[in-house]
Amino acid sequence: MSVRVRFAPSPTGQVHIGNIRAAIFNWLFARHNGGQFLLRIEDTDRERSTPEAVQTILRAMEWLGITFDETPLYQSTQHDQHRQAAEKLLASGHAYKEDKGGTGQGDCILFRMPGTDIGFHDEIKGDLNKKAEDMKDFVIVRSNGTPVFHLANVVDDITQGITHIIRGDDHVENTFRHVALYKALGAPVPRYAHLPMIVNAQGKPYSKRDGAAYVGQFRDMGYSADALFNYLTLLGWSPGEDREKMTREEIIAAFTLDRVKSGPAQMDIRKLTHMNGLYLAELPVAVFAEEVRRYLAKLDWGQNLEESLFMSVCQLMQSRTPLYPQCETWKYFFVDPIEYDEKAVQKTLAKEGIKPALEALRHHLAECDFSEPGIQQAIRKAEAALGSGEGKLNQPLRVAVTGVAIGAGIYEILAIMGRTRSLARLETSINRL
RNA sequence: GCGCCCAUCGUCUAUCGGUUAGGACACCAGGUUUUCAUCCUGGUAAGCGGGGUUCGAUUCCCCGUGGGCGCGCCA
Repeated sequence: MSVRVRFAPSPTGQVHIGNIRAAIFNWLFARHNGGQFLLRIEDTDRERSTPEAVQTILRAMEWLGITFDETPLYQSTQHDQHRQAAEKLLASGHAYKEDKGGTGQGDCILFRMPGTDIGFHDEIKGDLNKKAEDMKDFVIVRSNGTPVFHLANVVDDITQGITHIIRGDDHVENTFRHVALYKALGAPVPRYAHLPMIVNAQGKPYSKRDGAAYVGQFRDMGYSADALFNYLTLLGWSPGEDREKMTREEIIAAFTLDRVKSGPAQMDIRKLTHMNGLYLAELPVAVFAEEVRRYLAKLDWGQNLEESLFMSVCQLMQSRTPLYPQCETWKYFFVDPIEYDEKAVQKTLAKEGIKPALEALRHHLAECDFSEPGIQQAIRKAEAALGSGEGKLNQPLRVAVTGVAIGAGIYEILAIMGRTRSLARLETSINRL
């Protein structure tokens, strides 16, 4: 039988990182087994479900490249099925009506637990069992006629022909009830796999209070979809070799449920960031540049930049950019006058003898061809003329023309910025001393 | 309280009875013609405790301990 799995989110807000990981694992399982991955929108909570939230889910999945195989099923269209299932259970004696009180609306429908122990095999946790006396009957249809999660979820999984249910392990307790429901409905019980939770440093479920918790936030922060996908995959699963950065194809090929860990995993944003840097570094420059442009466009100085300069800067800075928003620090490449970092100035420029040194630098730089080796040579000449050690003028020059003490190689920076701009800035800095 | 689940470096993990317990992030030191980052090299760092089973346990079993989840006319 062909594998059919699903992702069944409620459209009630942002897409939580734990939910999308469940989606990823389902998707991986389907792709590895050549099966189908379906999307079901559980929008029966009319109060909280919104069309915007549906779009958010769709966008998050598209961004991450989690493709689904059939038209999404909206749970709200399945009311008749739910009703019929409830009637069937009522007729067969598996369910009964009762006024549990509390709502004042009359009878609700409860499912009658079979009175026997229930067990199932979990692909991740192994054999799980529950004694009859530890389970009680539960409501499947509210007194207002609407189906409860357990009923709707199981009925929809039956109509969609779901063969494997892969979800968070906060659902294990529900599974005993769901298994009973399947049997009462005369449907084959699917295979189950319960994923460990993603937790915070305190071991509690990871939430928005612990940092970025929603897919959209990670995107805004400058993480690439591939990096996030790859990282999330490694939370609770490993290929069993010392491999971490893998292509999607490699992950699909290696993914099996028996390699999923059963204990909770803690999110480490630093490792994600490191991985993101690896992904950004290997991007074609054009792709990297396009994404950088999106972030720069939000800045007051970030639009209408000179194209060839922009591309050169992207090329230069790509390998040292773990997160897109860091392109904010590239301002000095494009904007005059530069902003001086006072700490850097104090450390490198506010010193005895720096002014004549910079003047010598200016002289030799003005005579060179402004190629990288030419610039390097000019600096060495200035140093030799002053009797100072090799490389001693690199940092003062850097601060003089960029205003900051950190960045790419100074020869490359000068070459990219060009003669006119570089010398003008040097001049300005000399006059400030 | 009852039930279920979980337990290897700070973190993510490998190990399917025999290993100097490996890798990655982070951290520390050094190197890459003296910045920052990438990169390279090296280093610090782990089997929760107690019983068994076994020639031999991180690995299998039991009991503790710690943590998580569940016990709704929420999903």
